[in-house]
Amino acid sequence: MKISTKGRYAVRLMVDLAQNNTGENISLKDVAKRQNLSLKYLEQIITLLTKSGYVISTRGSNGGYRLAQKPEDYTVGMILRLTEGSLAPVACVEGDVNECPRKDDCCTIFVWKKLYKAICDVVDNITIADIVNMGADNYII
Amino acid sequence: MKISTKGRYAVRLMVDLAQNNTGENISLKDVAKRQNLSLKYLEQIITLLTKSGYVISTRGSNGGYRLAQKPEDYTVGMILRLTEGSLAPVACVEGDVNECPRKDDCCTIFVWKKLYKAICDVVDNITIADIVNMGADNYII
DNA sequence: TAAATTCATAGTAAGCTTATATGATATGGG
DNA sequence: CCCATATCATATAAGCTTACTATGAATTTA
Repeated sequence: MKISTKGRYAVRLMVDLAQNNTGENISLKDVAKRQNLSLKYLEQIITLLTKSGYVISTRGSNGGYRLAQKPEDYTVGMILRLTEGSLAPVACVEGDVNECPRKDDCCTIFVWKKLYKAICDVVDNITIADIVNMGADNYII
Repeated sequence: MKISTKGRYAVRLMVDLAQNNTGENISLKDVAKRQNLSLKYLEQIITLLTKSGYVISTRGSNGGYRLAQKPEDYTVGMILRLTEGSLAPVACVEGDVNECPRKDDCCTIFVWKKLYKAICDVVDNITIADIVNMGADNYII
């Protein structure tokens, strides 16, 4: 039940792009420096974000990345699903794709469905803008 | 963000012991047959449950297992924590053990804390008794 | 003593995680 | 045209986790 570094770094990456947006391209090198993360690893992660259109890339000198839309248009859930895959805690509750043959007499499936819903309720209701606007010290859980 | 088979099987195991309780020992062989799971794998899993006192074991012929307490005394959370380890989605939110040096200027930590709380709210409020009482077909999410 | 059971430990194939390494490709500025 | 600076594309790899299987010892009842 862990979120991998890939998913966490992807969120930090998006937040960094939002925080440092000046309208110009932001180089991944700068992001890596600010976030203290491996550039090469971030390159792999941002590939996912660009290919799905969340981030716009510009090659060459003075190239870099920018968010395609506003920070409030991206939820944490969108980013995690892209990098982590499905957020379903067990395969048998993610739609009809991985239906379990025991589904009809499985009495535990409702537990996993409830858990899945709780997870989605959190990650689908926090946006990158929410994270940016959240001061470092003044949040209350 | 997946719950492993170990955790899921442990829950099914506990539910099976609750459902088939007659006051006598229940052999793991029977559980494995009913649940269609590997006996040897279940042996490893139930070791965790016996060592922490959730299940009482009796060796020898006519030996087997019984729940130490009533089904309503065991939450899904208790069982999952035992088998899966911490349910924290990231290490830095599980108490003070794995504190992150970036903690004070990390703006994403509140996301993981909120997620952690949502997960706990679900698993700590469903007991084995709830699962047993939940008919196979008549639950509503 | 034999059968049935739990208990203990070791092994293992496959896949995932978390990167690092190498180099190709594209762009702007001098 | 050349060079520095970027992104883009693959390959590699150590270490860990998952999901078991295997072997056999210890215990208890009939």
